Amino acid sequence: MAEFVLVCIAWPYANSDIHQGNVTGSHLPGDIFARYHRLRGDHVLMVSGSDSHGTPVTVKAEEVGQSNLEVYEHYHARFLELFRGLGISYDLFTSTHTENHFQVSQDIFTRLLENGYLYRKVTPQMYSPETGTFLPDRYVEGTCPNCGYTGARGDQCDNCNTLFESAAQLINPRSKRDNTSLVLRDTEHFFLDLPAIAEDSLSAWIHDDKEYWRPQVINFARNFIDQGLIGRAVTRDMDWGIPVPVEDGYDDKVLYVWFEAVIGYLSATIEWAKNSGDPDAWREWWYKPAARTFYFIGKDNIPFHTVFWPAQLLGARGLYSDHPDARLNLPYDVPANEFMNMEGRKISGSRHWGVWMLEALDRYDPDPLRYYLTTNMPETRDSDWSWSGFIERNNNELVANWGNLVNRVLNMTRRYFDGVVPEPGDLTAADEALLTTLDAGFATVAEFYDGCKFRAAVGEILRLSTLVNQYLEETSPWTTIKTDPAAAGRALYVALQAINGLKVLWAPVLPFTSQALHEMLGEAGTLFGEQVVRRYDEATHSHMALTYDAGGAAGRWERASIPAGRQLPPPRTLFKKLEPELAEQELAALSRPL
RNA sequence: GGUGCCAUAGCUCAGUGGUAGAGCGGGGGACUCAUAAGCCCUAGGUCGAUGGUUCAAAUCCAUCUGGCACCA
Repeated sequence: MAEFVLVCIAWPYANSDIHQGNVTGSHLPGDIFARYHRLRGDHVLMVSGSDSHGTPVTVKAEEVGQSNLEVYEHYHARFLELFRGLGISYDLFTSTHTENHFQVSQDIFTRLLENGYLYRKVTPQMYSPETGTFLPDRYVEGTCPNCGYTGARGDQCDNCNTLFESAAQLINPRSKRDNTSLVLRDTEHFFLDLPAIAEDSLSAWIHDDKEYWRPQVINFARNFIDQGLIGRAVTRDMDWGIPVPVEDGYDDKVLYVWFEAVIGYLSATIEWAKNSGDPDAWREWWYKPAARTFYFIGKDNIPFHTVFWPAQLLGARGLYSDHPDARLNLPYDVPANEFMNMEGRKISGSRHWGVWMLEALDRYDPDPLRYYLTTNMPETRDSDWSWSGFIERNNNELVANWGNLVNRVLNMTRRYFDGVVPEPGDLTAADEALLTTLDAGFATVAEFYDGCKFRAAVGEILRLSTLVNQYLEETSPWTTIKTDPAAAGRALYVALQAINGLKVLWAPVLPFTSQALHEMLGEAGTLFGEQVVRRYDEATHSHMALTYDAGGAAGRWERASIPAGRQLPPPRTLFKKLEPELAEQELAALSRPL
């Protein structure tokens, strides 16, 4: 029975390029999960987009002397290019800078207001009399009250590492922009009444059965909520962002980014439905209780996806519905990943310490990158990327075990049988046993994929691949071809069936080479659909988005039979061995100052 | 300061009460279809430290050390 699966992936800030930590943390696990469910025939929707309104975007814009819009469009375009190159198969990768997202965000705001979960409150904020604007804390500089350092930032002193609750704690605060001095001034904002939502529904939900959640995630969320929540501002003084949909006095304010960015999961689904020609289709994922929604994020995002976003969804009950109490689906699971380091050090954009994936695609094929990032995924604890590790795993596992298996089977078929799938005759018990084991592997591997245990899935597939290598040693077609050609043909026939099954098991992790093998085995159609960049024009906005055209997808979560007598096309190798020296070259390039 | 997660073979990790595991790397062997890959055999660990519960602890509890994160 096909189920509805919504794959939500953290929205990257459109202010810098994406590195391997972002990919292994959220985009890649989400993609593997989505591809697996597509092969199962489930109704998968995988969405994300560029977060265009964050302070990081405005900071970057000032840094490079461009408009916020230009910065967002620059990085957004590069995201689309990366995801297509790496095969991150979004049904829709859009942006928060769309009319649709503005509307949905404002509607959620309004619904929360109607349901009584928003209240107004006046608080003092840093204000520049010079420019007549309020400043976010990270634009504030001043003297540290703790150590006297004069260059302390609004959120933290870089000299003594003291963290500030508010930039108001700084002595002689001034603007980082123009160095003018700042004063505190009262400003009114809307606050989300988290204590009320917790009492009404959130608290009960987080204590529901969640034993399948990763322990660090559920423990964190329960602890966070049980500790007692406080109201949180959902608007702020800024001009770059989504207008606040009220009549009075909010012209210079916008919705806070933390509040609107997560709404993207819903708005992107709605946008996808509109684009697909069935504007109500999004309801299948958001209002049918049987639908499951998954959120692939990094651990820094856990509170937003296990506490605040569920609170928004609970608080906005009745949204776009005839029933005022209709409840939007809450996260079924939030399989948050820990962090990936590189060569033992924290990945850092400002220090150029990381692998920028778009550049990496110039030098390496996508599947080996995906393979290493999957086997090293920080599922339970921080993991480490090392260039030597990348090369070793590529050469010793991907090439040696799987790539070589494919190569030797196809090569023998070509050499001994002119590339025609041999007639098997009657299969032996050993033949049947191998294929039975492989078929059973579909259930085992499915359990790992479905449970977001992607490293375990890879381990199991490699083990099955090894079984086929062992089978070849036992049957030794290179020997029997001289003494018992029928036996050699039978062994190759079985091995061909086996790699055709393994191809499907690998496909979520290695979509490009699985597709290549699909073709080398003479199979028709493509395993997956096609990734297409499209332009969407709204009345006041237009944006580029990455989409997924599932039309031609023929992949099935099963081992199809390759018929005897089929002429196979000439084989090619799936993977290249990498020279160990590459690791030193990559490291040298890293340490070179930019 | 508080809370949580983590610490197991050279490396990456699995293992939540019943005789310490896998892959890679290391050593040896037979083979040769294959990207000098694959296959077989093998060495290697007082399971971070200390104490406790138990007939029995990598596993449960306490304390400590180190790493990461969040909160304050």
